[in-house]
Amino acid sequence: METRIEKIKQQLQAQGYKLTPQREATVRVLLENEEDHLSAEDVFMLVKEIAPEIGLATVYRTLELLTELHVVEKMNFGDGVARYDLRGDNSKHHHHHLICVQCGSVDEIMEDWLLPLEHRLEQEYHFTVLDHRLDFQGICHRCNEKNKKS
Amino acid sequence: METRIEKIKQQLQAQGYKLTPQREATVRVLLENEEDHLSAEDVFMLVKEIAPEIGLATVYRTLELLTELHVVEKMNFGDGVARYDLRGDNSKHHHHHLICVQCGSVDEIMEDWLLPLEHRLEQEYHFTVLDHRLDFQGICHRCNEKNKKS
DNA sequence: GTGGTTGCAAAACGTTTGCAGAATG
DNA sequence: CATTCTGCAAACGTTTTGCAACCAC
Repeated sequence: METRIEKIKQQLQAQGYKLTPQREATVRVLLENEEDHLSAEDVFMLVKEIAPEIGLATVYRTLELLTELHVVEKMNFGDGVARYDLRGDNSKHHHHHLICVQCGSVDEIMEDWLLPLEHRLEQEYHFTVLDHRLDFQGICHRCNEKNKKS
Repeated sequence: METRIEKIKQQLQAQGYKLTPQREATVRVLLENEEDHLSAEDVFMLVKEIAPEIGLATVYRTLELLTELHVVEKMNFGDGVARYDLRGDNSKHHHHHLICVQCGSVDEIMEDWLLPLEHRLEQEYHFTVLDHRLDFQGICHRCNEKNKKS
């Protein structure tokens, strides 16, 4: 945990940026909620518990900065808010989401199932794949269970 | 073309809605630009050429209505605007996009490559798939060609 | 002291809504 | 004639920006 913050600090400094207390607090919130997909407002409210004087604009600016550095990933599930996720250590982050249309939960699958498809894209469509994104909408296992009972 | 409008008219009327001139103009714009992924503002500007007195709110309301009827599909590429696509006649529309990070173009692949994956999801994760979405970010064949020359 | 950084407030953005009037069947 | 539908303007929620003050090296 501390080592990950240290690493992010180095990434910032390598580009001439500083790890200010506000930025550190923001990163800590992201680390502590790595499983979730927090909106900027979510992050803001959580950061406020650590650093009550922080402004919403700073959170936005920090999240934007971290996105540029590929420390977090900005994503969009179609409700009007951007959501932010800490990226793993592997340079390429594969984000496969299971979005439940019943309870709204978003689970992640970590496997990468798309490599053979990316090969076909390169060969048949001459498209150079840099990243991808795969979302499934449906009913999650929890709701499936719940529905069975009723 | 006319038959597709006729069909949409029937779908509207089946739910008690009317195909007003404004709605028809909006549908025509979508039909004429079936290849593109137009934003509401794009549609608005194009509709204005046919029906100059139309208001932006009407375009939004029409697009929302058509989305409810599954005549168009609303989607989101992460820039802050919703984009709208006419749906094909097949009930399930599979939207695989090749998004070029260099020129911003969005191409579509029509094939459905994900059926085996959906099977695994059902069996290993007990997730019932209703729909999915697959986007690739990368360099399109046109830009690849262009880059080769320079 | 120079340059990045902050909080605040105001502005901008895409989108939605309230309303009175017009059009439709 | 009841209902749906429209255009306009205002409101909305999220995000961005301008700015003066602030802090770190």
